[in-house]
Amino acid sequence: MKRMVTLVEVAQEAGVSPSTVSRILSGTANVSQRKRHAVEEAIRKLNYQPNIIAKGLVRGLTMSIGVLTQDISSPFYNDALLGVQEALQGTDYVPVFVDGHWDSKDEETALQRLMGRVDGLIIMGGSLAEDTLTRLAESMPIIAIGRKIPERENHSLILDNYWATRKLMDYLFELGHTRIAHIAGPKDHPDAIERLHAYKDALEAANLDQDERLLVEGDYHESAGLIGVATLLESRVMFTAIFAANDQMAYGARLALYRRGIRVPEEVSLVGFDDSKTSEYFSPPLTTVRQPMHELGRQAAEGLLALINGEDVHLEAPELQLVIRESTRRIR
Amino acid sequence: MKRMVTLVEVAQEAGVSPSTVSRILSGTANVSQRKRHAVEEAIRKLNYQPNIIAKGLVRGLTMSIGVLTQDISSPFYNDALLGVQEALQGTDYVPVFVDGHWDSKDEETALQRLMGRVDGLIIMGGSLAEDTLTRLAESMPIIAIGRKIPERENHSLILDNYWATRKLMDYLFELGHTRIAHIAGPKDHPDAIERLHAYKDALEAANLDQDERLLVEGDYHESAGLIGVATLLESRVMFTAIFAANDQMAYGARLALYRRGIRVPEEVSLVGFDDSKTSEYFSPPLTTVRQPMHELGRQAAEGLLALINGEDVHLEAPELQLVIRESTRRIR
DNA sequence: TTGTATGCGTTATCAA
DNA sequence: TTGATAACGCATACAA
Repeated sequence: MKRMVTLVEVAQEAGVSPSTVSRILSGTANVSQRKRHAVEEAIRKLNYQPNIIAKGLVRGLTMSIGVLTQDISSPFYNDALLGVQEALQGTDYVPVFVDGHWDSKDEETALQRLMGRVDGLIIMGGSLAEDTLTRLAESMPIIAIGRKIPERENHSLILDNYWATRKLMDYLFELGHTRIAHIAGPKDHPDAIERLHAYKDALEAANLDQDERLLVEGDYHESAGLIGVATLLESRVMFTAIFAANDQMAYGARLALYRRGIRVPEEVSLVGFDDSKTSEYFSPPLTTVRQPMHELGRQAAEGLLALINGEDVHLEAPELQLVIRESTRRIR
Repeated sequence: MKRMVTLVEVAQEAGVSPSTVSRILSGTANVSQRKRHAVEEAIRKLNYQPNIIAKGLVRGLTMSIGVLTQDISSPFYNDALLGVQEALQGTDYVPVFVDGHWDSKDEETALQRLMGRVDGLIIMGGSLAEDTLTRLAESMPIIAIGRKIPERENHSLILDNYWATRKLMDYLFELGHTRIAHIAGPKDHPDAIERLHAYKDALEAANLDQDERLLVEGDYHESAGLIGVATLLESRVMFTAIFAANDQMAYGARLALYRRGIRVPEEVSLVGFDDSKTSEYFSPPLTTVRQPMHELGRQAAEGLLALINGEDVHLEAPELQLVIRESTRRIR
């Protein structure tokens, strides 16, 4: 580890005082041309790099923002991380990612490691207690994606899973499907609950009776889709469409159908939720609900930067879009 | 932003000197039981959190490591990031991710933002100039994945793309394929070049003539697979297998075949490279070469921590494994 | 065993 | 316009 050149050394080299160098660097005050040149020359000569840590100490800023994600390897959250990166591009801020694994305990310890070293926080999903969130929001700027921060609704980006699911169901009804199976997400996951509710309400609104055998529970992973279809098939219940609570489970469902020679969409229509990156290139391309995670990540990061700068922010989440592709088909 | 409690305040509360508190926190010296209790009590009461920034300034450590990735949203690199996270779990270190977008210019500016705020660096792939890498390695501990650091081979994790591709080709030969198309990766990408070389060498070793029409170039994205197959089909060249230089392009190729009603693997065998997470649940599950990115990420992070601690590290990359699934089939 | 004083690299305050 | 000087929060050499 080579020692870094300091501001004081630059000042000595240029024959000025440290404060002058600092002023030039931050552009806060007027400096004579002569000294400015001398300093710039010295900076170049010594290859001086300002020490961000020291700057942070005196200014009370760390120039980094924390991002609490649930699964850094999930293609879904990932897209949001990319959006965060993008928003930070060109600023002096860097993102620090920590992973909560959908476990409130893990989330807390992860946040613990972030305390004191970030100027703000982006919380993506998770199961952190509401009062923890409130307490956190009192100590630093926070933007949440997919969660409401109590008394700070303007700092949350919440997507309407319920209505998107209703739209999705309506689309299946339009195609003539009445026997629609649902592979639900985890019972304790807010989004999954909303999607399940909307599924049930949609059936009710369409005057279709709810066949319990059409409902299986999953955990949002591919394997759950695989198992879900197996369960469905074993129960010998009739269905013409499957609504998986997320794309990953739809992939698993697709594979189970493929293995049994059941064609999609000819024999069974399949829909997911999320519009993961690969869904567009799935075979067949998957009909799903697009969650604009990339955009959300960008908005969150931009909002957070504004918040850190003391500006007023008023976030508004975009609407969820139904993406119709080739995995669904009109029933005959 | 609530003001944080400082060590000095804890000292006042406990009626001791700041140094005593510091000693207790770091456990560097003996302190009497009475004072220790008083201090611990004060810490709890004031809910004191040490300021990592200040600690970093005086100790010359930042307690964070930088990770230069090429595409944070790619499922491939992502898996490595997860491994990094895992290795850092339980330590006081947090990872700071920056994105190079496969562009050496972007990589440099990304690294620029990391300078001075990380204690070490993990470089994943990329096209950074060799001497930049060397210079970097002189200023701080560095571990590279998929790149050689000049004169620091022990700090690199390099996978043998060439031999893995040869194994893959041999497997296709075994199945009776002789007309094997290749959708290559970007011409300037080292891994892609190796895979292409191995493809050509394998054909030569098997005494098969190289039909130029069987070779198309892609950019590692799904769309390239789609276009690649279209090109192949238009040229009316005969082939029984397609080797895509990565899984993403294999997905695109699969879709193109699906759209034309060409069955995989019945009519065409398809292989990829990477073993992305979704490949296992692809329809049909994709035969590919497994790159243990997760493991590599973990090893890199563990190695870097050791390096930072002044230990000697000698990294050795695991072998690439051929993963045979259902997208390949014996030719008749 | 404990406390005082100093320094880490920078910005900010105050005189000059 | 410039330069001392004092913070920022912590660790540590040194003195007691």
